[in-house]
Amino acid sequence: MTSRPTSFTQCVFDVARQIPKGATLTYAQVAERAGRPHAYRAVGNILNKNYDPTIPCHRVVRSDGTPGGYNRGREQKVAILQQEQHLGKRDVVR
DNA sequence: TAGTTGACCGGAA
DNA sequence: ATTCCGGCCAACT
Repeated sequence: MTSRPTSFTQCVFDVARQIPKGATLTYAQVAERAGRPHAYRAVGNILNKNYDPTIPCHRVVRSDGTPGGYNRGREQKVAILQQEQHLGKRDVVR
């Protein structure tokens, strides 16, 4: 396929989907896993337009630790993050 | 085809 | 501390 749906984009989604709950990766980390450690810019653009409800893209944050952006709203993103972290904590033990 | 945009990053003023 | 600039990559117009 000369014009595949950009495997990089697919990889980004795949990576995001593999992120365990409570874990937060930076755009740079996701880009690195996707095969383009320098495409952190593209990662943001891809997730921005191709947001999927099946993909926990809310686990992707900026290097500063700031949530960044979210199609649903940064509040929701932070809330989910805290919720998942909290849940993951009790899921590890207990 | 070329130019602009964007949920970024890092450094400099 | 905040604001601005340049660089990087993919998608959109």
